Amino acid sequence: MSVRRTSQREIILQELQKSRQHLTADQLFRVVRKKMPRISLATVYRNLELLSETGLIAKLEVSGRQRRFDSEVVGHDHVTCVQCHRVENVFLEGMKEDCPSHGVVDGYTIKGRRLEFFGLCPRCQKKNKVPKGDATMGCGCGCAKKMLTDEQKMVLQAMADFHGPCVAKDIAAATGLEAKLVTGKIADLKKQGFVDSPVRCKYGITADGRTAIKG
Amino acid sequence: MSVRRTSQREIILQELQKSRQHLTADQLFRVVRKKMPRISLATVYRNLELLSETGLIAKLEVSGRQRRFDSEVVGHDHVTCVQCHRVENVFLEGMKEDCPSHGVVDGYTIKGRRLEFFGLCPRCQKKNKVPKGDATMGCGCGCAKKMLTDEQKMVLQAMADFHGPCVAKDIAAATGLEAKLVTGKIADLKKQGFVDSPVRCKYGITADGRTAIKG
DNA sequence: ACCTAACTGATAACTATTACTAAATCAAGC
DNA sequence: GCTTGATTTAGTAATAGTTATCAGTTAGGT
Ligand SMILES: [Mn+2]
Ligand SMILES: [Mn+2]
Ligand SMILES: [Zn+2]
Ligand SMILES: [Zn+2]
Repeated sequence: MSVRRTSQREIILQELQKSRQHLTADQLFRVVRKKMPRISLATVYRNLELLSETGLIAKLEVSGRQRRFDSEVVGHDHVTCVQCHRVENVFLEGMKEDCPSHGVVDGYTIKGRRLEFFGLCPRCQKKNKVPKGDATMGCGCGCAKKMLTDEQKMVLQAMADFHGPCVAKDIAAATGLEAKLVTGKIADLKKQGFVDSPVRCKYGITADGRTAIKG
Repeated sequence: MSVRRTSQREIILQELQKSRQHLTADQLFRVVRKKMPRISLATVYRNLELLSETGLIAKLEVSGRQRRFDSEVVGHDHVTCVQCHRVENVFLEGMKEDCPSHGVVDGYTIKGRRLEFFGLCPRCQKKNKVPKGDATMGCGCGCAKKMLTDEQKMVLQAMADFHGPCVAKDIAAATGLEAKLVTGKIADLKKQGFVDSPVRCKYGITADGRTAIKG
């Protein structure tokens, strides 16, 4: 029998193709769950693996800790924005000879290559030029900015009151919230650009964050 | 005060430079521990991070799940052997223009690039040509082949008796060994090429494996 | 309709890395 | 040389992402 056709597999492939992006398993899970609320994250992983084995999609090893998946399987390269971490396609012409994906390099029989560029995407370049003001509008990089919950506001406020970088437990102490919960909130706020981490383990409120709690 | 000079840091840097390889934190930990048995893995991680921040070494993001570190910091690229996973340097001439590490690509301001080739190293090419026979000699890729322990032999034998791919608990049942221990043994044997995994979760003995238990 | 290998959701386990803590250590200033 | 305090350490817990396991479900060939 080998490979079966299941509704889970179909939706996973369909949604990855529809997105036209380079999604992580987790991101795709969140998308697929809207259509199929009882699907498991393990199923998403299992099928992404299987689909890439059969060549319908491509596993993408880009920098960062999360693997991404690509519905575009013909050979191309990628560029990662160092600020918003968006991954986009790069099609380089006339590079095949100079930067070969097959052939021999230093005695190795080359079967493939991976080329990844790092830089600032046009959106982030533009955003960095905006001196101040409508920071709450977001970075324009597709990361939809949601309303802040009361707890998120509490965390941000505590961070604003705290002068200098602080660790999660400082915020837990200041807000009275559970430390574990605070860690999660900080991660969310960091994704939204309201918090950054100047040093590992230490967090601080950003200009965007200050604007957000003022409004 | 900022950065201090500690014996741990010195040895870590020294051993990475001496190795002239692209070691993982764990590999380096094992090397360093020979000179400083009480050092902690966390210390190795911390110092590799710090040394790469100060520019004395380079963090290397190659494929595979483990990060590697490079004592060679001047710009160069890498080639990974798909069989033995060895990482070696590649210095490509005349590529800087065609395959730029700075400049503009599709509107992005490029700050860097990563180029990684995949292929078979000369050692593995040679090994693959050997038709049969001295498979127990190893792949010659530096992964020293050790003697098999009695438990490892038990696992291999059980796998040989078991026709077709089996899961870890099949082996546990057949050998009477603890399932957890069996999982570990299988992982080891797989690294040594005596076991492979045709399907996820399922394992089978390889030709090399059969030779190993005959001897 | 029946059968069974393939698949699923749920959850545990695993691996690589990072965070935390109390104790130890380095080096600047006396 | 001694004091002092910021850094660093060993040990360990916690985390994130992924993979393994398992009991029950389903696709699809007969
Ligand atoms: Mn792509
Ligand atoms: Mn190198
Ligand atoms: Zn961006
Ligand atoms: Zn090799």
